[in-house]
Amino acid sequence: MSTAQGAPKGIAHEAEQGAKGARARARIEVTAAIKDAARAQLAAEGAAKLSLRAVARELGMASSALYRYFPSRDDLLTALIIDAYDSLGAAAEEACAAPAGAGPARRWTVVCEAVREWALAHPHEYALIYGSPVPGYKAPDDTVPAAARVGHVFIGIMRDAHRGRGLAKQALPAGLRPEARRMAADLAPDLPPESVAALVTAWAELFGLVGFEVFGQFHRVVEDREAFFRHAAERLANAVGLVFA
Amino acid sequence: MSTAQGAPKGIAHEAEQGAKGARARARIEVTAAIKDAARAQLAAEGAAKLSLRAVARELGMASSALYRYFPSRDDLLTALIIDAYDSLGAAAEEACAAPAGAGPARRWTVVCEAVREWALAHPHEYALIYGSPVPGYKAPDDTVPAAARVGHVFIGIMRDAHRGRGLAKQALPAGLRPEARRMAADLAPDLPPESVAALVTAWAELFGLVGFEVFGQFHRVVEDREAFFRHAAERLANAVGLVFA
DNA sequence: GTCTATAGGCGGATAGAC
DNA sequence: GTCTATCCGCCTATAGAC
Repeated sequence: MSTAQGAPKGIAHEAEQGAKGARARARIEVTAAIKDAARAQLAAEGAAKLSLRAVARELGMASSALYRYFPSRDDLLTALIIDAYDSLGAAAEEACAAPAGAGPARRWTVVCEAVREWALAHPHEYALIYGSPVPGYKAPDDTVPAAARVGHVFIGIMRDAHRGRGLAKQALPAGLRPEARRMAADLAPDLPPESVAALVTAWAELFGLVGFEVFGQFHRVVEDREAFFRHAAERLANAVGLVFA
Repeated sequence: MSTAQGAPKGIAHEAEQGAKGARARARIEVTAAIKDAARAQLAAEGAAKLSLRAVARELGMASSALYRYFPSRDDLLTALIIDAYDSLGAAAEEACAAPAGAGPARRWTVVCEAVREWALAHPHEYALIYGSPVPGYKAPDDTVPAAARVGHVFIGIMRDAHRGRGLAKQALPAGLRPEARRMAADLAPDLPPESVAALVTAWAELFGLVGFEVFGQFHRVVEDREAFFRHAAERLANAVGLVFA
């Protein structure tokens, strides 16, 4: 970069472009290192105590240097949240695509198991996105698309089943019909409202099962957790109207 | 108290008893005030940042004085956790006893709704007991009996239904049968293992529904949350084999 | 972009006076 | 039981040199 400084404008420009590219690469690498260290801190201290200073310490940097990458603690937190949602979303999408010839019911349980496995492998990131809200932190709208990815996978499965006439009809009390219609209009206009209501219910229930396991509520209650979860996931598939071949 | 010090043994004993009584009362009151202030702090800052100093500040006491009531920050946290479990447990027990002539299925939904209402009324205490674990905090065994109260209410409902022959039989894959037998032996030896397995599943799912609502995951997804939850609770009742009259 | 230095806070826990 | 004083640590964020 010192070579570019004294050079004539045209050459300086080209050199700057090159330098910018290198700088951009370095920036991406440092940003990744910061996030990695932050994730380690997340595991050790929790999101509420995530501190730029501790991250800087671990990286051997001055704490003030981090402010060039993340303007505030909350921005770092937001980046971690988006990464976590994306990581889980990608895991779900991969699991959904994996069983090539499988029908919707089978795909459903495979995705459920992928969600569980991701959560068990990344408990602190799971806590970050599905655990208690971080006090004083308000998630910006940037997180919404990443957060929606898992849900879209399940909607896609339901859609496949519906198109293949493999989606059982659901009963719905009259009082819930307006709400179900509203949800369907927002989430999946091509699906029957009763199925969308059942899907949203199962979605929350799935994360109840996963959360209880990850957060330790099954301690001394459920031992063979894998078998237990598999059965629960199958029951959820039935609950949303998916039928096993 | 100084009067008791110089007095002969018999009288001293009586005076001490009286003084002890007054002191004990004062101690209970101060302890309650500390816990109240701590709960307020829980709401403002979260469990991870619960600090004896801040509590002392709010109470106008020296921070060191609190150590006479709670030997450490974690002991205060434990007291709050036990109180929260007890509060929820009591709410569930009351709800279960309330509908005098009602059958098990109706009781089930009433208790589910009581759990939801308690959680919505005490979101930070809910987060304390069913949210992300507090990093670095290990709950002592003292919390176990309080934590079990809600579950016992549901077990009681299932037992009533079973005795009244109002509990539908459950299917269970062979792979889960040993685990179901183990759970039944631990939790409710008088119930069919398949029903116990279904109950544990529904228990986790119930808290998934409640947690999603309390923690804001239903934001812009579910609007009429009361109707939505009521229907979900009824489906859970059916899922554990309870049938509406 | 990174550093040092700084401002202006916060925390848990203990010692020793009263 | 409550206080003051203290030890030693932590934090966010900014200013200004290089």
